[in-house]
Amino acid sequence: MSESERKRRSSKPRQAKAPTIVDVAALAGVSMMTVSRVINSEQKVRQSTRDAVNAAIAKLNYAPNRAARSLAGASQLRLGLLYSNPSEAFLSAFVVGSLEEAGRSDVQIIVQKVEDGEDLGLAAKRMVAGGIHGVILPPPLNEANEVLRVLRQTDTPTVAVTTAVPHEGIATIMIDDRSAAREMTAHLIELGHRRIGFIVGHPELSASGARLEGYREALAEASIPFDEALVAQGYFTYRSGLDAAEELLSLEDQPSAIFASNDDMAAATVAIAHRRGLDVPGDLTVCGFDDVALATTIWPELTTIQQPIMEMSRRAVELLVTLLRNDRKDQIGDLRIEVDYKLVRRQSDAAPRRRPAMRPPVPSWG
Amino acid sequence: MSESERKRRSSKPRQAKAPTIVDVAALAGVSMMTVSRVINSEQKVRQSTRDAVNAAIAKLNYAPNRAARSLAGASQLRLGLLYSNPSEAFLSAFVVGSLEEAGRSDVQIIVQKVEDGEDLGLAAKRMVAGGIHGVILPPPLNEANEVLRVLRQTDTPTVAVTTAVPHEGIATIMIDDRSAAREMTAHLIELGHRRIGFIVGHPELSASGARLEGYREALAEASIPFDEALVAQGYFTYRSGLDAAEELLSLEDQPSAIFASNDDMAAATVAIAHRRGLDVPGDLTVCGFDDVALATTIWPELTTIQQPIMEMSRRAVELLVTLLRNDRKDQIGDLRIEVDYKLVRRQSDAAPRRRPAMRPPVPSWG
DNA sequence: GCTCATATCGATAACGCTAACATAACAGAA
DNA sequence: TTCTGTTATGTTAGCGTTATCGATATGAGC
Repeated sequence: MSESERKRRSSKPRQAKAPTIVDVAALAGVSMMTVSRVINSEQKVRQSTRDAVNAAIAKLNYAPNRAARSLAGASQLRLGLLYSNPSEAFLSAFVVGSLEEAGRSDVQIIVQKVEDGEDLGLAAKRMVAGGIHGVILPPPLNEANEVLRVLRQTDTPTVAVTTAVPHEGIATIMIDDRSAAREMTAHLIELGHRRIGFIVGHPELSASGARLEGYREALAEASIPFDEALVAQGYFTYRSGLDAAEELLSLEDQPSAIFASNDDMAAATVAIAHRRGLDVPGDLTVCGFDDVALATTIWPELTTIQQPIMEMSRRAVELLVTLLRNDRKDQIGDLRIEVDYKLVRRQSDAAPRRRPAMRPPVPSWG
Repeated sequence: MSESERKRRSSKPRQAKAPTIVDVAALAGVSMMTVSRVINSEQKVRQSTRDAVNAAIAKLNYAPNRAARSLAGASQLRLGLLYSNPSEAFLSAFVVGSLEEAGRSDVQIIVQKVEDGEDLGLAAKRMVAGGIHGVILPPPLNEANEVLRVLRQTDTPTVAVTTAVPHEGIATIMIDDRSAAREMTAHLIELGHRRIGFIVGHPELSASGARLEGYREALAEASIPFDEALVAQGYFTYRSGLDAAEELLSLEDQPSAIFASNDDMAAATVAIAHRRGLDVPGDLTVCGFDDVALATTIWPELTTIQQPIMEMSRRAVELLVTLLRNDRKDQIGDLRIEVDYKLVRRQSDAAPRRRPAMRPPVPSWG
């Protein structure tokens, strides 16, 4: 066999060629079909094989070739990500997580915002009409009935992320909010706190209730009576945290610790404490929930419950892809995926200062 | 129930498949290769043949399949996006922008994170080894010498986004930091401020210097003498902003406004102001730079300079694609693209409170 | 007439991937 | 054991286009 001189005039002298599915297969010691299965989240692949393939993918820095894929007939999945105005810190982590997974599985994510005052149902309809195969819902839209109704009616597979109470026909990815809040509260109790303030989250979100429950449970377990006055209503916003903290710190018998239902409100609490000349954590322990970027931006950095938001949105995409590609979208309603949270201690908590026990009320100016 | 008939396996109402080059060839009575030549306006086709093919194309309403084209033709472009740990908010906007453009231009984006403590040069090498045609660099990696060195050595076309001072051989997409800072400072002056504090950013990032320059220019234009004491060093972190703000507010002759080089430090300034019992903006105007999520999370929301991040990363991809597709990658080093910033006014700025010392002479009773 | 160069055009092999079918591997049932 | 049925993996055949090179015409020059 004579081989022809293939020397083409190379304008690109030494450009390594992009790794293909074959390279990955060779490295992993499997056939390319198996690699294809792994990147498409198909089911019938043994875990060990899957791991080997993923390792090879990572090592080679492989990314599937879109053109080839769509040529070969793979339908391009399109997932919608509908959001309104949650904490932006939260949203960013959320979007990054889903985009990351989307790149891997080569699905398209249509990110769409519902403006304030816009009709939610309409927005959902518009999204569905755009030819979407599935929808991912971060809070607070994941508990907005108008949205959920439309998605159910149009039979659109949907994953809600971070709802504490699952809605019918809609998959849920969550942490155990109740037990996380209980753990944090127990931690504060163990530090020696007895008067622990609590700032509740938005009343319409199920996580708020779950976290409050956890707080109460921990108190009960430690036989500390529940004091209604120590609970202030918030709405998950920094602004609402300001008011709630003000309320709690104006109590005659001030709390020595405040546990806010999210980091934004915890940050606000720190701000109020400082404004009142209180040292955190010297005079007041403050902790939050979520562990968004804000928690480590401010000083002192917040002790908080880490909710793996990126991981959760990543899983949401993965879940939808798996179900849609394996034609099992009817099973979606039953799915509840719980991921692990973690209590991360930073600088905002400490044992209470030896309290001037039962000190008489300070003269108030109110 | 006689619906089984209805549900019969769908017969022929097959949706008409798009005509392919073969269909055109058949209709025109030529080979598909000739059709390909006509489509690509190559020269060596007889006019009569060309006409016949064009007629067939028109009759069939044929449009070439993009995926197939890029698969068969020039290898698909792959661009790397290397990031470390910037603000997540920044990153998500950045990623969304580039992915959007990537979809449009039919290129692949390989997103890779450099973990904390990981060797930067190595990470860059790994990326290049993956057969990448170009790299996009968000901050802070776009000024990391280890990364830039590797990219230059391997002759990898690179675009840095948001560097104020271009690095040699590397294209830059930026806003005019200097003029933005000047505009903000001028805005404060116009509000009536005369003593304006400035918190400088990290000394190793070029944007810091540019912003400081802009501040000085605006002062000069308004004939306000530059006072070294009003400039405090920061490092773009909240923590450093705390210290800097403390320094500025401890001056005997306090500033009536503080302009921080980014939003994190501006937020810290607000916190310090509150701690000192100063109302923002009543007693102190504070403004920032960047318009990240934090700017609208805290209260009052920050007046700041908005950088169009999505637009910038979109342009970065567009730029690389254009250069690579047209084989002009040697020109990349000279490119500087400037996009528009915007001063967004929110609630953290106001006219200075009239200070007794500065007031025009008051009628005395002595 | 013949040989060559030149224009045209066509046959075939990639390109990287997945669908569909084929086979191996490993259970459990008979 | 042998059969049967899953489950996990491999093989083959395209998807619609362009590259490459070979195959025809066409025509000039001898």
